[in-house]
Amino acid sequence: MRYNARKCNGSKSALFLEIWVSVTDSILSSDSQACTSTLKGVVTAAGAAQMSSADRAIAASVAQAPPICIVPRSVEFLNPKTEEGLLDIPNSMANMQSEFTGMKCRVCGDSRAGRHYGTIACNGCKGFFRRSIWEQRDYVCRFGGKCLIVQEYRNRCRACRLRKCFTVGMDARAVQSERDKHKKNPKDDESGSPTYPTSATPISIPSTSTSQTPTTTSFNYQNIPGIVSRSFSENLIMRDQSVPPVVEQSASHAQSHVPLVRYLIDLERATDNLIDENCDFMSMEFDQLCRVDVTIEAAFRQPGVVAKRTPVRTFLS
Amino acid sequence: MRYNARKCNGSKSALFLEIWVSVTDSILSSDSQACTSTLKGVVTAAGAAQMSSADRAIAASVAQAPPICIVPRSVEFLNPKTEEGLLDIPNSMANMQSEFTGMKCRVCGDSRAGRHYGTIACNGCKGFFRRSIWEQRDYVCRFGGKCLIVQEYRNRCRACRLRKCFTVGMDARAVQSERDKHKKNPKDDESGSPTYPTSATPISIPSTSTSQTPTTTSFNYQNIPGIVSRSFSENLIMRDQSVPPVVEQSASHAQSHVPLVRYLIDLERATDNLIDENCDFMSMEFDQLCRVDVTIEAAFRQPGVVAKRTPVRTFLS
DNA sequence: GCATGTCCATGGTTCAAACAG
DNA sequence: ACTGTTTGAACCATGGACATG
Ligand SMILES: [Zn+2]
Ligand SMILES: [Zn+2]
Ligand SMILES: [Zn+2]
Ligand SMILES: [Zn+2]
Repeated sequence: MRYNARKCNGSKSALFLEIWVSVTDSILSSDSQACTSTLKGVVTAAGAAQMSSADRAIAASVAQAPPICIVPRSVEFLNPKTEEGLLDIPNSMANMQSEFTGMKCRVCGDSRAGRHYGTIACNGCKGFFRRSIWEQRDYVCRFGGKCLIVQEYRNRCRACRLRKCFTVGMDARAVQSERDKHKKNPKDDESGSPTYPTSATPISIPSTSTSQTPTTTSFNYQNIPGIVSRSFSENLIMRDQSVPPVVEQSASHAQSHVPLVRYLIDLERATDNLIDENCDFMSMEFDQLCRVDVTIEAAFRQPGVVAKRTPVRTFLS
Repeated sequence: MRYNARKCNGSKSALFLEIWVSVTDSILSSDSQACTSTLKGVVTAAGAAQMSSADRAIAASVAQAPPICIVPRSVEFLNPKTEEGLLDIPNSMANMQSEFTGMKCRVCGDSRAGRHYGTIACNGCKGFFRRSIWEQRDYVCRFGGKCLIVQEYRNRCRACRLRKCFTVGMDARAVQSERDKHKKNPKDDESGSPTYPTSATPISIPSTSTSQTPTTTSFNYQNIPGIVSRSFSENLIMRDQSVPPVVEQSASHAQSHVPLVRYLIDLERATDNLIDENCDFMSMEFDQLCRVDVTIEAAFRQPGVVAKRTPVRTFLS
C-alpha cells in the first residue's frame, strides 16, 4: 500500500491526500465494476458517475444522512486476474495486430488496442486511465455528461472518457504503483538528492516502511498536525458508532479538508469494526485476497489490495 | 444539442457560428479522422495543399462536379508521425536547445524552434498555425502577397505567414482537435447556467447573438443580407436534389463569398437529405450522437455534435 | 509473450501582455 | 481610454515506443 500524492506536472503543485472510504462492495457481486462512492457533486477518478442506482443510493445515504448507519454487509474481494469481463476477449488473437483482429478500444474505438486493465483499450486510454487513477483526477463534464467518446475526439471531455473507461470495465485495481524510474544517466547517488523532480512522477507517496526521503513531489502527511499521523491506522480505536455529520463543502477551499478528514477517520473506525459473516477467513482464497503480508499501515494507504474502496480526497490547496 | 458558442480565452468573448459542410462520414464508421475539403483555387487554413491525393480527389469532386454525389465512406486516418517531411530533421539534436543545434524556425527563423506540425517551427508559428487551422482563418495580404517572414516582423502579415507555414511543410492534419480544458480555479460557481456557453468549439465564425464587432478576420454572417440569417437553419427546405455549380473564384476578393455561401446553402440542403444506411438510428450510440436535446439552430451551429462533418468556410476580406 | 510501468517528443492549454479598432 | 483580439512563453497532458517482471 502506499499513499499517493503527486505533484502535478510542473510547478503548479497541488498535493493530495488520498483517503479511502470503504463503503460498499457486496462480495458476490457479479459485475466487475468497481464499486465507488463519492461525495455529493464530486466526480472522481473512481468513476462515481458509473455507479449503479443501488450504489448511488448507498453512497448518497453515506454522504448525506449523518449520522451514518453502517450496515454490515459482505465485502467484495475480486481477483483482478479472473474478472469475467475479459473472458470474452479472444485470446487466440492476442498475438496478432489488433488492426487485423478487429479488436477495438472499448473506450474510444481506436483500432490499435490490446488488453489493458481488464478490458480492451488503446494506448491512449490505457495511459489516461492510469494517470487518472494515480492522480485521482477530478473531471467535470462541461457538456452535460453524455459525451460520446470516439477516437479522434477522445480528449475533448476527460470526465466522460474516464466514465467510459469504467463503463467498459477498466479496473482501477489493475493499476499498479509506480516503479523505479529508468535512469538514463546513471550518475546519481541516490542519497541526498530528491530524485525525480521530473514530470513523470506519479502519485505514489513514499511508504514509511521503506522510503526515507520523501521528495518534494510527495505529500508528507505527517506535516498535517492532528489530522493523520504516521501510526494513524494502528491507533484507530472504535470509540462509538456515531459518525460526525458530513460537512457540505465545495472541495475547493483549502481548509475544508479538516472536517472531512475527521469524518473519514471516524468512518474508517466504524468500517474497520465490521465483520463479514459470510466470509471464510480460513480459506485459501481469503488468505490470498487478504495479502496479509502487508502491514495495517500499508493497508490503510492502499486499501485496494485488501478490499474495494473508493478513493476520496481532500484538497490541500 | 448544445450550441457551441465559445468564448475565446478568458475575457475575450466572441461567439462563433460554425458552418460545416457535411460531406462524408458514416456515423458509425470505424475510422475517425475528419477529412477536409476545399474549393478549387482557394488556399485556406485547412491546408488544402496538405491533403493527400485521395482527399484531394474527393474534395475536388465535391467542389467541382455538381450535382454532388456524396458517398458515405470511411475516412482515413493519417498518422502524423509518418510524414516524410520530418525525416530530414535531426532527431539526435532534439533534446538539445535549439539555439545550440542551429535549428531555426522554418517560417520565421526564430532560433528557439522545435518540431511542430511536420516541420521545425517556433512557439509563435506553432500557435499561429494551430489557431489559423482551428478557426479556418482567411487572411489577405495587403502588400501584394510577397512579404518576407522574419522573426521580428512575423506578425506584420498573417496571410504571408500562414502561406509560409504551408510552404515549409506544416501539416494541417497534425493539428488535432481541441481538448478538454484544464481546471484552473475550482472556485467558480457555474450553477447559474446549465447551458454551456463556454465550450470546445474549433473552427468557428462569430455568431449573431453576441459578437457585435466582428474583426477583419471574423465573419459576421448577419452582415450579409439575404445570405444567412439567424433562423437560417430552421428555414432550410429541401427543394430539389440539384446543387448549383461551383463558382470559380479567387477567394481573395471581398465579395467573392456571396456565391460561395449560396453554394454552401444548397450543399447543406443536399447533404441533409442523405442517410447513412449503415447507421442504426435507434441505437443508443446514435442517440448519444444525436443529442436531440439541442435545437436545430444549435445543430446547425455545431453539426459536429450530430454527425461528422467537414468544416468549410466562407471567405471575407 | 504479455501486461504492467516509464520515457519523452509533441500535441494542446493558459493567460499576461501586446496589439488593433 | 477603452474593449475585445491575438500573440507566444510557460505549462500541462497525451500516447507511441520502450523497459521491466
Ligand atoms: Zn481508446
Ligand atoms: Zn462530457
Ligand atoms: Zn516562427
Ligand atoms: Zn503579405
